[in-house]
Amino acid sequence: MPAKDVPDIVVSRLPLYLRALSFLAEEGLQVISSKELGHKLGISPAQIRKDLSHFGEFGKQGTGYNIQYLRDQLRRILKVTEEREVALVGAGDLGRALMHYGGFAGRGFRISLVFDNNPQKIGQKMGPFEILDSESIETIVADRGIEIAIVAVPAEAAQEVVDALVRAGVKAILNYAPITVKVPEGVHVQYIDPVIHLQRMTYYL
Amino acid sequence: MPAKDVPDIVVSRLPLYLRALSFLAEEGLQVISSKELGHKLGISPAQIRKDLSHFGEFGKQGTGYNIQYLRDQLRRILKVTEEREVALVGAGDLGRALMHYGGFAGRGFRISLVFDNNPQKIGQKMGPFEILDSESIETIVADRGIEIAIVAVPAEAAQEVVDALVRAGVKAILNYAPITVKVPEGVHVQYIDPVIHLQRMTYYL
DNA sequence: GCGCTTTTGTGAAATCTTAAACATAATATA
DNA sequence: TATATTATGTTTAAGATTTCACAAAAGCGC
Ligand SMILES: NC(=O)c1ccc[n+]([C@@H]2O[C@H](COP(=O)([O-])OP(=O)(O)OC[C@H]3O[C@@H](n4cnc5c(N)ncnc54)[C@H](O)[C@@H]3O)[C@@H](O)[C@H]2O)c1
Ligand SMILES: NC(=O)c1ccc[n+]([C@@H]2O[C@H](COP(=O)([O-])OP(=O)(O)OC[C@H]3O[C@@H](n4cnc5c(N)ncnc54)[C@H](O)[C@@H]3O)[C@@H](O)[C@H]2O)c1
Repeated sequence: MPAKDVPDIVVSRLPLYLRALSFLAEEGLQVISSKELGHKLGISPAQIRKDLSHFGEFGKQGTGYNIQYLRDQLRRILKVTEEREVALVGAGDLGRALMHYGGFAGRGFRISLVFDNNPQKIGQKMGPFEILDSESIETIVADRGIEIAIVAVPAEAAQEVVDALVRAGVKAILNYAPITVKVPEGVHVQYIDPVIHLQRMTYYL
Repeated sequence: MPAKDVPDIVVSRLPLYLRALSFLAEEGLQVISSKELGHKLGISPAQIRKDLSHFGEFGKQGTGYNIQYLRDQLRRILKVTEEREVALVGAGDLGRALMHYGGFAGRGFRISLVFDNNPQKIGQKMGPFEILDSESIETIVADRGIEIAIVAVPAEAAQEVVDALVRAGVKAILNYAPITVKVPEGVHVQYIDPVIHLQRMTYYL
């Protein structure tokens, strides 16, 4: 393991680079310069080079970066070379959209368990998933050794669900509920709230 | 209008403050200090005070901030005192979840138009919405004077949809498609891609 | 092979952001 | 009323991040 003490803001851009490179690879391109990539992403070329330099030397002077090679390196750095199992909690509208979403496969993730606490939903099939009782999060998620979860329950239930996931050993949580949750050291939480993004933009209107 | 040249990173935190204050107001609380609010959000008290100081003096020494008052001020600053109309493009799984989502009301937004390009969907009712032909984005969105849009179409279609929205006069776009789009100066774009968030966390696993 | 062009990787400089510190004011206490 | 406590708003310092600038390397044309 190289790369010690890389700023989180650098890490946060790597998935964007990876996404763009995968797209370019599918288009059949071989090579790209930091200038071109930066142009596509709205990021300065110097920033891209500096970010990558935290992890090694991946480019070739005068040419740029080999797209497939850099993509593979980023996958390795981000630890998404294999598909990781993800537990989803909340089989509502958003949960259903996430279950059907084809965009996880190939990018390192696979929803493999779905939980809800609604007795009418528990036991039902939703797509390829049987909805499990959220009471059993602690045992089942721990048994399977799952480290990643997506929370799509109402705000009121989010903290208790997160607590259960943490007890089950989950280390990374993507929370769609519009509330900040408390987790112990070492557990990572990311938030998605469309209203936050919209409000950030209305400021400028 | 006071508040000139506020850093965007400051603006990006205001919706978080607003969300927390609305939650606290609903719980019936009257007053909160920057220390308590910071604790709830995982943000330093000094940061909160500094951020707010860009826009005026909202607190009282020895006491803290009146929750309702500060919430109202933030709503004013973020320009979400009234509900703004939002156009949604893409009536797929995610689009349906967004249409049904109750979390826009009360936070400044209301989806009022839904577009798709699938002939089987156009004309159908989905909840309270009739799905409109995305060919008509330019005329209808412009006529209604809508400035905000949510894009929930496949990546391949995102740029063309965005282009149509921009021609219709839209100034703020929330893009769920996993691709960076090009927009002219003065048009704001925010992105939501759950995989980006997940990959950012797997780095630390 | 030899200039010419392109582009990387990287220190140094510039800019931006956060944190610390404190004077000031409001409140509570006695 | 005096004193202690609390918490803001702001200035100053520290820290983090981005940009700049350039030597070094690689490819290209001839
Ligand atoms: N629908 C959207 O487009 C959207 C967008 C952004 C954010 N969100 C947020 O995502 C979350 C889910 O949204 P939704 O629209 O799917 O809501 P929903 O009401 O359709 O679904 C919520 C699901 O969570 C389940 N649930 C409730 N408490 C639970 C518990 N303790 N354990 C397990 N399951 C529990 C419910 O039974 C229900 O099936 C909400 O917090 C919402 O604010 C939704
Ligand atoms: N479903 C999710 O949970 C999820 C999560 C994250 C991101 N996304 C992204 O959001 C987008 C939508 O996802 P989805 O799961 O709803 O996909 P979907 O295939 O279910 O829906 C896409 C919809 O867009 C419509 N469409 C296609 N081209 C169009 C055009 N040019 N104009 C108007 N409408 C058009 C299609 O007819 C379809 O109804 C995709 O880019 C996807 O990657 C989805």
